[in-house]
Amino acid sequence: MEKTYDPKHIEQDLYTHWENQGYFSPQDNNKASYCIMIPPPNVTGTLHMGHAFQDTIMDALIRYHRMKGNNTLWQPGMDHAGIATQMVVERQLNAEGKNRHDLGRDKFIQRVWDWKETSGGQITQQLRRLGASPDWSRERFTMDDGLSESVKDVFIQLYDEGLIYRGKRLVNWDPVLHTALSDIEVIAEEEEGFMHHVMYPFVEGEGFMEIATTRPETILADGALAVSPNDPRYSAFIGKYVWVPMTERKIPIVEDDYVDPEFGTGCVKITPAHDFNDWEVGQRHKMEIINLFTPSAIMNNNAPEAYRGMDRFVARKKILEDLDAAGLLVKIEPHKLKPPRGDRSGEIIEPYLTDQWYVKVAPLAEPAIDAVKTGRIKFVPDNYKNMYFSWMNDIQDWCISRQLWWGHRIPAWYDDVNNEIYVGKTEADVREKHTLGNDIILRQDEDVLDTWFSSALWPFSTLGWPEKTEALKTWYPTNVLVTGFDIIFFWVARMIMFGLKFMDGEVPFKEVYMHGLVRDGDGQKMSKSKGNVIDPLDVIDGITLDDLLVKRSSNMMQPHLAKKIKKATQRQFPNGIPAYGTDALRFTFASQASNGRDIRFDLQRIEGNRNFCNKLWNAARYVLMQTEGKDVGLNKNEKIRSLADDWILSKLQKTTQAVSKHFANYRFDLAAKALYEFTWHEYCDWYLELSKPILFSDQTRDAEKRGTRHTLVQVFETLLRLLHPIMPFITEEIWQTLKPLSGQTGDTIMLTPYPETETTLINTEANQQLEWVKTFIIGIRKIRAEMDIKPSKALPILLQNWTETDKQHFEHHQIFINALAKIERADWLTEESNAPEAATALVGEMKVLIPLAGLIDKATETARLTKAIEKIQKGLSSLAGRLNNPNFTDKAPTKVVEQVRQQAEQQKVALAQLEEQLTKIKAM
RNA sequence: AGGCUCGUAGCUCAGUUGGUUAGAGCACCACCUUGACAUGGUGGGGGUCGGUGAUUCGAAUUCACUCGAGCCUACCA
Repeated sequence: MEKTYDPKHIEQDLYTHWENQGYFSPQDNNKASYCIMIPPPNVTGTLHMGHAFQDTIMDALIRYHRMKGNNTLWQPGMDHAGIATQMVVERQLNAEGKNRHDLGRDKFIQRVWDWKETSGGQITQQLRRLGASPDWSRERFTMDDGLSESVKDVFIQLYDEGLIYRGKRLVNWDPVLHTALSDIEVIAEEEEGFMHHVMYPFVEGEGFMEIATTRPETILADGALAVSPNDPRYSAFIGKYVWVPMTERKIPIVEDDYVDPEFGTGCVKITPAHDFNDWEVGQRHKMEIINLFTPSAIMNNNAPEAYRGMDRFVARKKILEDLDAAGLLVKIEPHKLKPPRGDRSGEIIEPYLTDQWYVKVAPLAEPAIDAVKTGRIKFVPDNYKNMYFSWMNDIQDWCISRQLWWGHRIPAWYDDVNNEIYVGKTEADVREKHTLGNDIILRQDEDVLDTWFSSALWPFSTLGWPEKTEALKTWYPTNVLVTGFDIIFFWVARMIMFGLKFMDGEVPFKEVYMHGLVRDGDGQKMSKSKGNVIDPLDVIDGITLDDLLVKRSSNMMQPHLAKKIKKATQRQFPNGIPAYGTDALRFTFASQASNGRDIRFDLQRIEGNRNFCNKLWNAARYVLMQTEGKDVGLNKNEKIRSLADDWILSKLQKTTQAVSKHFANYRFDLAAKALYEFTWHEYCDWYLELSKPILFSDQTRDAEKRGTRHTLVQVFETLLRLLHPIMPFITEEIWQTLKPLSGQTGDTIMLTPYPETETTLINTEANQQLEWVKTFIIGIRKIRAEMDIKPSKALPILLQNWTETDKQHFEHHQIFINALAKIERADWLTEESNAPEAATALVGEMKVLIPLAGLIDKATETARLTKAIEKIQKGLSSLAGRLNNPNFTDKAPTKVVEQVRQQAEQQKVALAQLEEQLTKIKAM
């Protein structure tokens, strides 16, 4: 093995080997199954920190259960990302001076498929770099044949049951992408804008009604003015008419509860075709509905001639000028508003009147709510269910049609002559089903379905539904969904609804683990436009500052931010990012994954965990050096275990127990912590050091050496298996080297059983004794450090106030103490004998004395003792305070009182010892 | 407006059903190239747990109020 750990040299080859060997496929159909569906990443997507975090968690769970012996499937795949993918290919066409209409639908779709084959799905390659172990042989794509069939089946069934319908109503319309969007694809964030106050003249008599609006251009399509029914200012005007400014139209003044008399002027213009609320009001009052816009949000022929052909924002300017000129513009005030923007295009969305397909969700939502209420689906952390309920209880119908070409085309045909809609798998099916002769011309709906419609089927469509496949039987319902809370409505809720509907009331997953967001070092959300994203591969492979700057400033959506981004990057990564390797990154993610909290990306934490890898690596080197070519006790030769052996075996069991518990609770942070603590502070800091005197000394017997070598290897090999789900590469690499010494015979650590706790090895006695040894050693080390005594200097020690047990412990374990505390010799003082001037350490009630002669400064020891005494006194006074309080002794459980009493006793003795020593030293 | 989360050492975070003197990693200080590891070893300094109040023998932990940060949902004419 190399002297230092270098992830670059090991990771990629191991991964290729694993994949080629088919280790990622389910192993044994007779075992209990375990299944996770990957949230299908977007086919246009590339790996970001959020994926890396999420995939680390899923892979850890998968590897853990695979090693536990479950018949484990991690189902990979991607979704076709309708809008995003179409945009990518359209951009390419634009660059060639063409658009999709030049190609026509079929050729365009072919072009998208070509793009998908050559450039799509980069992310699956990147996933491999993370060590992810899904069954690639089962990879699915939402647009592949099988999944497309499922989509049709679902659509047809829902239509037949009346749960899918076609309707003309307002939708969120993206005037740039020319498609409808569902509510959750629209983002409303606060922006600076204006409130315009406009007067509408009365048709009869003098005077005006004043309204306030943020969208003056829609005045042209007003259907009424509305006031609150109980507003005394306006009650006299209800039923009267006003002129719509800049038009020849008269509209009534109506009363409606929708109006808040406190807001603005208390009088609202109602524009049914261009506002969702106004639409409702319009329906109630049967108003004229005027649509002003073309699909590109350009004024159409319904607008007065002066405005026709103008973009909506140009028209706004123009109408404001005209209103002003007509003396109808009262004032314009700055106003904060939240314009709805499309999450893909970033354009302001228009409420727009079109024909669309909808899913009637209320009937589907009911059982979906119930599944969570009754605990058949559990959210982790639990509180996310509130979010789920609040949305599900007030769910809106889902607009599923999209005016795109890339996607699942809606399986509906129109007979324009008879104005009929037929839904079926193919045109032929439809004709047969409805006995339509060839003389009837059918036209298929031009639109495609929302990508999330197919994603909602993911947990069962990937397993072969609607066929009743073996895979479905084996892995549905899946065990856990690992995802971010941001798609709880987009995806999680819809999978639950469709799963219950189409899988005979069976939930798609039993648990939903919600992880937090990965933020940058300043706690900012990472986003491409902010230029603060980090490519996980750059953390794995490293990147120079210059390259990082180039990467972050190319392809920017807002070039004016370039300077700011450059500065922030230079501040956060003055030296770029060193190559930390996948295992360090994964371990860091795991150690941050607590209770769904957001995590901050912190290079120093990754560095610490890279060092942890190095520690593990070097421990392996030590183990190898001590065992390679030697008798490691795999034969029948006698083995004697030392105290250290018993102790580390016991600690190992505790660690195994803890890790299992934490995996079960999705507390990867605690699992990682337990493993770190054991590896570094128990195995390396103590056990390896304690093994040295046994292995290096000529005083110890072969059987003892053999016992220690055996423990050394066995514990380490077990540790590797414990760590493997989190750090797959380094553990496999070392494991392969260690395999012959450990007696393991498997081909790979990833298919070797996960360690189980062996309760018989939990050894309280050994633990207590080793604690005694540690206290002894630490006591002497402290004196050395504080007295500036070189570690190389062997010390004579004196023992005072000891018990027979102390003496026995010392005699049995002297070999450890000698080696780790470097003792020259030890003298056991009787009660009568006088000790010389010495520095003191306590082991229980026993005093360990190091004579000062020539080594130690009296003043330093005095100060040291004083400090120790003060510390104990402080603790003691708090303990005594409680014991002297009758309320405490009467009311607290006796167990606690007893504990405190004992504690106080011990402290008193220790205090007495130290005080005695202090008096002595002072007197000398 | 309603709901949720968070506020613990300089930084990033743990803290299980309230119970010893509140922990870890990183950073910091001192010493040490000791035969796995300087990506290391040994020892050390550092916080009273956002604030106020309440419950309790006992509160970082429960409750109320409050300040600050963030998120979600709804409304914003």
